[in-house]
Amino acid sequence: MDWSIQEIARLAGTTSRTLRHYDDIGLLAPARIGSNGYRYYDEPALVRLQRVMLLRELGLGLPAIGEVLDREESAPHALRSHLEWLRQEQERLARQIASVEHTITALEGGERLMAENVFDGFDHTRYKEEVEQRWGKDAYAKSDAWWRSMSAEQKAAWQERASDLGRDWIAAHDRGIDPTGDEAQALAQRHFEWLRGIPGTPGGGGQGPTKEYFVGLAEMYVADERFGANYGGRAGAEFVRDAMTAYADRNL
Amino acid sequence: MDWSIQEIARLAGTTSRTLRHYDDIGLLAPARIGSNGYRYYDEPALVRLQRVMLLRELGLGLPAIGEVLDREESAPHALRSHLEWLRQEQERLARQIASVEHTITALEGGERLMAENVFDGFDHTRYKEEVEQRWGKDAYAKSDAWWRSMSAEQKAAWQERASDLGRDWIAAHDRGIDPTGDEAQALAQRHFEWLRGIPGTPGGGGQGPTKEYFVGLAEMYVADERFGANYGGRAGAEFVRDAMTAYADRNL
DNA sequence: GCTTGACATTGACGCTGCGTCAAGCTTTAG
DNA sequence: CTAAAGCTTGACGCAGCGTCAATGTCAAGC
Repeated sequence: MDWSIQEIARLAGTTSRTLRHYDDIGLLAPARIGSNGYRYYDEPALVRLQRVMLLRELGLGLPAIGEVLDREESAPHALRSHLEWLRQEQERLARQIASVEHTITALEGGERLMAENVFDGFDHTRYKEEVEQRWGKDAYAKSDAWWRSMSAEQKAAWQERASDLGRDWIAAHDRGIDPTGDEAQALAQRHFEWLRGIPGTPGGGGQGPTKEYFVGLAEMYVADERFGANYGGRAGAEFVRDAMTAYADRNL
Repeated sequence: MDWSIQEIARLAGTTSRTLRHYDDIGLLAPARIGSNGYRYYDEPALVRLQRVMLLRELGLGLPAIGEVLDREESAPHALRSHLEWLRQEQERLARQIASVEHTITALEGGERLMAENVFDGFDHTRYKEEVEQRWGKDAYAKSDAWWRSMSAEQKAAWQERASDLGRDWIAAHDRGIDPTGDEAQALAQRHFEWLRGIPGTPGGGGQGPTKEYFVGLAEMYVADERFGANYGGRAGAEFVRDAMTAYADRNL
């Protein structure tokens, strides 16, 4: 009235390796074990195995299956939270699919896989639309022309200044100083000077960016993680924003 | 002009552990290694890292990313096949979600997680609808009543006959014999006799099932994997079907 | 009684992409 | 000079088995 491991595996549509695994982790023990060490399964074991297989097809993990089978009343609850997880996975996949499609069309349109210069002051490729929308086409065009006019060495020097600034912001944040204190305000001052070097920024080139632009940029560092990444992520960006906003209030 | 491992990790929004991993697998080597063993990265490395991160967000595997970056023209192709895989995953998830929802409502309707008796001749719970649709409500009701009228021992005996038959079919198929040959035909005969014992089958009870029913059942073994599982999966079910069909042609 | 072949056993590694200690050397800031 | 960071190379862990490897058992035929 009982079956060998191969037989029950075939009956349930699985493999003997899987059954040994289930035995190892305590999910499904054989009905008895012969003196030779062989595993033998009876019908209750088969029923349990069928249930395991069913729940596996639904995507449940083995520990979750074990709990469900040992206290059957928990099944709806377990399935519901599993359902939640499945839905989130599906959303994630949907977003990935959209991104991949977008990337493919971009590549076929002749674009590169990513901007060459990671430290573009404004990354003229990636942020083109945002810049145009917020500050006008003219501002973008000026800034772009200015950037293109530089030699590679000049660009490298500029980028180094940008990355130095980023590093110092991160370091300041890590030390836990007050964003409205002297040190942070000195950094905000450097940031202001740095921006002054960019034509096309509202107020740029001459006396430096306007207050509105300066504060708007600070907010963008927080709102857009692509910017924020240069300052150590969200918390770092918030620190930078606070310091810049305080600076603008006092000096612009 | 280059960064330590921590710095570049922060710039790219990842961790130093990940960078060491990428170095280990040859996906992204540091620009140079100091005499102290430290890894230092330069800007080309950063660009490559940014691209890696981008492709990772799209869900590509690391080996695929390596190929894409080393021969950039292959990017659209790689992305397209990746897209295909993403879509399949989404479909799979959709099916799982539907199944989980179905299972939850069934459980809340008071049903058990699965039929107790795995070897029900027709599994009166799982196949109710199919049986009613193909052979009429009357047939199902008769068969069901017959089954319920049996004692547990009688049921067990019946189930054993069913499982014996299944095992013999599987063994015959494994031996690779001809489904139209004598041995397989003898099995088909046994199968016929076995069905004769079930009231409610068209022609059942008396002289045995009709040809139409017998052949239809054989096809169902192939079409429905829940049946086919009793005969060793798809290939086994096809073998059974071939034997049963030949038997029906000759004898019914 | 022996051989053969099918089936059983217990390890143990492999796969994916890192997270997470651990032990020990280096650099940096005070 | 010392303490705090930061770096290095291992190595285990995770999820769920697939896949050898080395070896013991069982049923069947000669």
